[in-house]
Amino acid sequence: MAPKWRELADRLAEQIRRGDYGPGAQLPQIRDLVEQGEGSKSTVHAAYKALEAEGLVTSSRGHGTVVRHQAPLKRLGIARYDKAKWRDSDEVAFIADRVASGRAYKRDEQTQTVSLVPAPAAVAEAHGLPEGASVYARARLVKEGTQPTHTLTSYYRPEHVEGTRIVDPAPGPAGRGGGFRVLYDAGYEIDHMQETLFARVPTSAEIQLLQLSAGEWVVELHRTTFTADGTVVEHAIGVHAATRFAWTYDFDVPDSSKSGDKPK
Amino acid sequence: MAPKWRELADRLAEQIRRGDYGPGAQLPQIRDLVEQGEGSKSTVHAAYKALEAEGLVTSSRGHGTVVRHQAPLKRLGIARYDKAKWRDSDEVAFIADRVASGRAYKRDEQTQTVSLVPAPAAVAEAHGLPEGASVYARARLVKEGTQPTHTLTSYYRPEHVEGTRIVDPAPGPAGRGGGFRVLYDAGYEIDHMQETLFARVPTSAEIQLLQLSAGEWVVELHRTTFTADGTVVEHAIGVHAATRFAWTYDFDVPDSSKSGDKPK
DNA sequence: TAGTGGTCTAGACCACTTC
DNA sequence: AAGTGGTCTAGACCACTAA
Repeated sequence: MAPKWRELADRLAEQIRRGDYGPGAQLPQIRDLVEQGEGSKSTVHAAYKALEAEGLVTSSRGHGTVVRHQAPLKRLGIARYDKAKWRDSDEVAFIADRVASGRAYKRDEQTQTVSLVPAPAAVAEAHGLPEGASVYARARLVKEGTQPTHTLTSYYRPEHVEGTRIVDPAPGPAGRGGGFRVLYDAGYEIDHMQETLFARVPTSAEIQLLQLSAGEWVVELHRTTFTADGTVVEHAIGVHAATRFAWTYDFDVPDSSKSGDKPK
Repeated sequence: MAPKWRELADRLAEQIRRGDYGPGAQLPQIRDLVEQGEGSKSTVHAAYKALEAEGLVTSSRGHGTVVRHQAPLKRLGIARYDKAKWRDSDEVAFIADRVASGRAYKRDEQTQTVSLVPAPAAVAEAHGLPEGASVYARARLVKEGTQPTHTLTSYYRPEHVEGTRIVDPAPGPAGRGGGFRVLYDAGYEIDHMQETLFARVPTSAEIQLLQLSAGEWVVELHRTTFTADGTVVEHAIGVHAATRFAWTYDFDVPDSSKSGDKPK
């Protein structure tokens, strides 16, 4: 038999999904359910904690426990990197996403800091540098309105970006066209990419920064960007609240028996 | 100040990462820590539950709480679909993965059932069918040794697979070359794919089936497979234990200003 | 100040595994 | 039977929010 707290949680989850409690609605208070005989305070609290871990509600002291607004998944496809967007106009990828999904763009929804740091292991490997070599890190926290959705940190080799707008201390996105445009202007036109995704438990710093609810996971995205001759010009690491995104990739079925390797 | 259970959990997590408790080692018993003054049983239990949610340990009644073996992430790239593997030899994708990573292959590591079912919404949409239309579902549970790692269910239109080995009740993988080979023999050569990934909380059925520890998430993968003329011949939905996989995609930076749409 | 959720305790009892 | 983690209770007290 399922524990009492699990049964209560399931019953409430069912009511939420049925719409008895709509987004923003307040769930009964813990003490009320205790009075109604749902169990002791710890038991009811365990049920509420489970609902929070499942992403259905958020609890906060003083306020109460309310049903979360389930923002539809934001779908990220490779079209967000379209050269036409950042080379021929002044859009940058994250703005293009916003435009495509009909959301308003505000300049302050992205903050960034640029600094020279020792390369973390994954970055060093992607760039073919010894671990700890100096690289420029451009860290952004991307928000949608007031809600942070993901962090994105791009790592560049100093010789590629020194003297460009990327290392310029001016605030806001890296200027007209974003980071890819800056690299393009510096003679490094990006050509192909590799993205790797995996899910993991957030660090406590990430829970704060991305305002994650208890038990919510993150998806880490590693993007390596190459020029046509195979030079790595950027390695970016993004940390996304797992509930808010979906990633889509289109590709041809490979055929190694034909033409050996496909020209990249 | 962090709660007492959080501090205890962090301290133990630190010791696990340092190697004080190696994989398979047993953590102190709850009652022992209570005696040592780490708090009441509930408090220590909360700490252990947190460690379990973070994927560091597994607890079970009767046994105790032991440090999990952290299997390295299995990396899935699009090379697993290489035509040379399933068309020209008798490998199937999941075996190819195994071979590539040097693991032994055993025939019984995949079980499957085939049935005619009403199409779920996502499947119907991908196939361009009305919701609830009849489709063949080929459901597999893939294991590595005794450990299940993911489920994968392929949905086919009846007119594409009727009379083929796919709907044959014979057990095991869909015969020589797998499902793609069967489609190829039936005149449907697969050409390109679209994959979509997102993370979510598992259902209770998935927790049992995939032997997930408490709080562990899953990644759902949707794969739509097309022939060269754009016909959808398969829509597959996979549910993966989130901690055990990473996905990698290589692609060219799109350029919509050149040549309109790229020929698929 | 009143009302919310969060933490903690001490102890009873249950479920499962091993001997 | 003994030993493990898991559930549950009743109640005290704490942290935060709003009026």
